[in-house]
Amino acid sequence: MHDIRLIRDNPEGFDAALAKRGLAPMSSQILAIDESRRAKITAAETALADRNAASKQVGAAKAKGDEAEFERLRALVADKKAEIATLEEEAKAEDLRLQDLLATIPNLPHDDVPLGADENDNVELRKWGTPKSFDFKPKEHFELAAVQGGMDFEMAAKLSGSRFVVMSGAVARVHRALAQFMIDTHTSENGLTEVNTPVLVRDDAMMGTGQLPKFAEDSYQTTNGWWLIPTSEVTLTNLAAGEMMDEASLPRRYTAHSLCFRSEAGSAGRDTSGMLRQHQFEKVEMVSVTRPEDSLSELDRMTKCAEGILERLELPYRTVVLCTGDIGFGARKTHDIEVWLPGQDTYREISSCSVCGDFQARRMNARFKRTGEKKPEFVHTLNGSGLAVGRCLIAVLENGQQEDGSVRLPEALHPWLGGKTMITADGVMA
RNA sequence: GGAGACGUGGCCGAGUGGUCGAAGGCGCUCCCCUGCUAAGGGAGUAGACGGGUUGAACCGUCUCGAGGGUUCGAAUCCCUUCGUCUCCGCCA
Repeated sequence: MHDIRLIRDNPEGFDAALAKRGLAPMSSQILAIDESRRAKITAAETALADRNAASKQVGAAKAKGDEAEFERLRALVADKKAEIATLEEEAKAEDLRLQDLLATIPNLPHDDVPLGADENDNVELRKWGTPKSFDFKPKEHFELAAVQGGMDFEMAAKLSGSRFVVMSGAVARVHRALAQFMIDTHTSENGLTEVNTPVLVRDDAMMGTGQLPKFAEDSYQTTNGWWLIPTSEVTLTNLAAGEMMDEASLPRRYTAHSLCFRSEAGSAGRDTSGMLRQHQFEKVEMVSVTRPEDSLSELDRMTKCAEGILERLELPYRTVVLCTGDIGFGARKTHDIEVWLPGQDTYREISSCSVCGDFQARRMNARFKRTGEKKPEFVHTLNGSGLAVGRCLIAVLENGQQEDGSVRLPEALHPWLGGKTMITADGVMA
């Protein structure tokens, strides 16, 4: 949600920022509505002020026993009333028009975000690790001997359809260990607070983080109106909704391991093999709530937290800044972390960390007061994956694969595997 | 699913037709006093929107969950709705 006053103050800047995202200018349309809205408000308020003044005199006239004056004022008030009703209605309608329009406009990119049209214009920030060279042609995760029994897509199709998986045995165990490892690392080393939230939420929550009203088709909804969260960014960020926070309580840093649900509308035919893109998956999410001046440095901190997980798992990755044409609806700046997948011979997204500025905070009315100050200000919010568990499993399997089809598991993970170090070609933990 | 209660400012909590944007307390800010195992005294302290200045003052409007109604006038009465809690039922 945008601050209408900023648009009023600098419509050219607003349009220029939209243009960076490849969008047509909107300020003149917005300001036209805003102007008519304000005119209606002023008219309605003037009428109200008149009525209030007359209304006050009514009491006085009555007290004085001046019946004629009493009746005159009464009629006047009744008159005003009708006038007010229409004016207020018009004002409200204009306001609603404005809100509805603003709610569909994406956030403006931060100044240092590289210009670009699509993902091809993203800029690499850094690379970590060297993709291992194999003496054989590395396989994709679902082709590995070690995985054959433990990742059953046909069984899942029987239960649920495509884009689901049934994991069992060693694969399920490693998947679970990864999630535990991530959460434990974030809480004990990165200073994040573990939270466990609902996965079913109301409209308001989805509106607050920006999934609604524009992207309803990307998520699932229950028959009684709840939404299945596409990410726990929704619940973690909305913890701040409607809150008035003390400056001293910022930054707030949360992490959660949750199920996520996405309809994957529009991605038909993409990544249909394996468990890279599922309707239901697990993710460890990070969310920060900060003062405005701290949010950009917090993005770097958050990105490092995610990268740290990959480094400890010895998985090569690269970090890119998304260009203006590729950043998401609510983001001002986004770092994507892409992990090396030898089976695909490429880097694939495993984390996305974004700073949203006050965009979400404004939508959900999340504010704080500076110590000694009276004016509330909107907080800034950030979210990032730390990491997508299923994709991380894929990366661990593909990067650790041996020629015989077994998989060596990263040392950092061993404590979460009861000391086991590999999955044999027979699919057994050893 | 059935029955009932409740929804007030950063928080707690009074307030049942006008003098209420709202007592009191907590918290916070500033000032004073006093000093020793920290306390006492005083003052201030809601938000949004519009106008106006243009990072002010000031003026107006609205807001006591939300929306509507009654009334000259509503936090206070009525209706609708959302939410929370309690008890019962059902289930993990």
